[in-house]
Amino acid sequence: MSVSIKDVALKAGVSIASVSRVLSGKPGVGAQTAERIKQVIDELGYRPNLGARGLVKRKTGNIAVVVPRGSYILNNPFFSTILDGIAKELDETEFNMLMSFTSVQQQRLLETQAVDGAILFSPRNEELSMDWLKSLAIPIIVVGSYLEDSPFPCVRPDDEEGVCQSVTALFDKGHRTIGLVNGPMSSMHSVRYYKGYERTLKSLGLTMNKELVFELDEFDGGKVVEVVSQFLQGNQHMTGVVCSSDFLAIGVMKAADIANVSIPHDLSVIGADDVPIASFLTPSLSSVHVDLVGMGRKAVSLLTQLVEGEQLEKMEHIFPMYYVDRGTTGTPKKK
Amino acid sequence: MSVSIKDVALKAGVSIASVSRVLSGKPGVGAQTAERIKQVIDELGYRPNLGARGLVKRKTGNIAVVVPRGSYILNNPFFSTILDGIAKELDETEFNMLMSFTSVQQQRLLETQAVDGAILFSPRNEELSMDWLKSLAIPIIVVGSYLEDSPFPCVRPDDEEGVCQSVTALFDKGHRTIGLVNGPMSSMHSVRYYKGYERTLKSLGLTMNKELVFELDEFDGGKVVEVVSQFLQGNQHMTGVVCSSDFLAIGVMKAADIANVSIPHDLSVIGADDVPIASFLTPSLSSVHVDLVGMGRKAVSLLTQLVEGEQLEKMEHIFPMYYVDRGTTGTPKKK
DNA sequence: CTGAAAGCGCTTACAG
DNA sequence: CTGAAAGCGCTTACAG
Repeated sequence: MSVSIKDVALKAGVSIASVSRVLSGKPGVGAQTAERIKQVIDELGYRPNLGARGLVKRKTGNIAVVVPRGSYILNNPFFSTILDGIAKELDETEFNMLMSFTSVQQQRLLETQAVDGAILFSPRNEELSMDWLKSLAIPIIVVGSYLEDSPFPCVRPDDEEGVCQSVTALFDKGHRTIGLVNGPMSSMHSVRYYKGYERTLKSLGLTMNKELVFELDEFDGGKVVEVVSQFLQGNQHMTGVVCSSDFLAIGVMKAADIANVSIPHDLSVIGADDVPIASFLTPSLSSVHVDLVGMGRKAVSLLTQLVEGEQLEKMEHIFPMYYVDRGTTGTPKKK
Repeated sequence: MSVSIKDVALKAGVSIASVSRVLSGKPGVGAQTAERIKQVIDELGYRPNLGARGLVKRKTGNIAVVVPRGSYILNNPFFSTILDGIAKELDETEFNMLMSFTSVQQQRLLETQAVDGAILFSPRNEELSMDWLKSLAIPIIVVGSYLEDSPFPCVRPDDEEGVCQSVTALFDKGHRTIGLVNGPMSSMHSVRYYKGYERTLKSLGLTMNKELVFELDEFDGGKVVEVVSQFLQGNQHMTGVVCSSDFLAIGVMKAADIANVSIPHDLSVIGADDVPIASFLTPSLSSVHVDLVGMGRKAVSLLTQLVEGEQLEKMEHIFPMYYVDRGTTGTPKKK
């Protein structure tokens, strides 16, 4: 029973065309009539029905943020911080945001012409069918990671530089036996982290020991605690470890506690992405910082450009990372 | 350029009415025709335009999840865990979900007939105008907290019972000087926590000391570290503290570290809501558990009932809380 | 069982 | 400057 454009036209004694014109600020309405119409709009508290408008303009005014593996990702601050940026930037636009956290929702959302464009959050290779995505025929931006061989622009951290700085920071403190706690190789983020780790070790003249590389299924989760604590109980030589997410680093801290290994005295730990909670922990977590909020903002602004038919100059928008020294890193204990 | 119902009708040699009927599973179409239509739908990969359907059915098929103070709340696991439940339950429905994290988005979302109903996430009193909410004329469910004097059903934890269990747990371990780190009184959650704290102390024969009650602006944030660490540096008698969120408890852990107060040796700490990260911390955080995922699910199922015109039997859906003993609580040190 | 028609709330050429 | 009309993609009485 909400008031429609007809009600406004009736009360103002004009046609709905004129009402529509003042609504969209189009010319072709006399100053006085426009004034009267505006008044009636206020009086009646009229609000345009976006669905109806969308139908004729063939634009919904909505964008989608799709998060595959929602239940894994939701509790990861890497996600919520980027989402914070997305939300902030959204205020600068006219778009509403639809979100999906499961494949069921994803499909419903993307296949029903409910959105003008989509932001894919850290998708993994082969998780989403490239053909399906292309068949959607809407602009798509990937944020937080990128998809192999994909035609979609992405916004992501400079992972390789990040891990390079982590490893180097440990090296500079005197560490020579440095491990890597990584996510799954289906994520390009992990792939890059691995590559960067390998490359940096080599360039520092250290040899890589596969035994010190841990590959977990997820960037969060409790599995890391089990795996790493078990390892630490039998190991005496690894003095530092770099992780491909802060969440994994928190797991390593827990693992160290269980294995009775003290941080940073016996083991130095560095996370990645520097989520807000990192500096809040005890001890506070050393990490490689990246502007996650800025990444979220960037993703939205790129997507709106695309939706408005503009061309993008760059396909990759890479955000710099820099090491932040906090409480979980120190000089290795002499043995 | 996507395929419409017309294209299907044309290719199948029937009217759009028949196509529409098979689409919605309505009777009145011959078995053979229906079969043919279904085939064409598949061939063409036709998907109904939800916006158009919504226009005539006067139902959008969307619900809103509105999160005031988004940037504060986004990084709070209390939120993301409930959202996880919301997302899970959404799979059982036909609804898409729109989210808003700022007042700008909120207004745009709720005033433009874009949704059939809304879930308000932990709103504070006077943050949202009750008149405005009522004028929206859509079903509304409040989750995570509740609004004073509001006509909206709510889904929330049994806060008073939670804090009662926290205080009692400390008491049973021998603590007699127990503080409270609380959120702002504009949140009913804090109000209830305060009340429950006061009541429990009294019933245990302890006297309340206002000096030990800390009221913060937010349930997360770094302010708590500053305030509590300062206090701890001058205080020698408080041996335990209950917090109205796990996030605040993490802040207290940090504060204790700064003040050189050891947990749980010198100070026992209990959080609230038992978010996933609680058990993951070092030491793991004692808390009062509540089924946050279940709360999210419940909110969705109640909202869909309302949207479908059903009546709700209860206005308050209160989830039980129970104490979980972990690493941050112990016997007070003798002095 | 089947289709022509009206209508949901808008926008936008097209006339005047 | 202004309005009547067509149309966006659907659903649903209403006839037949």
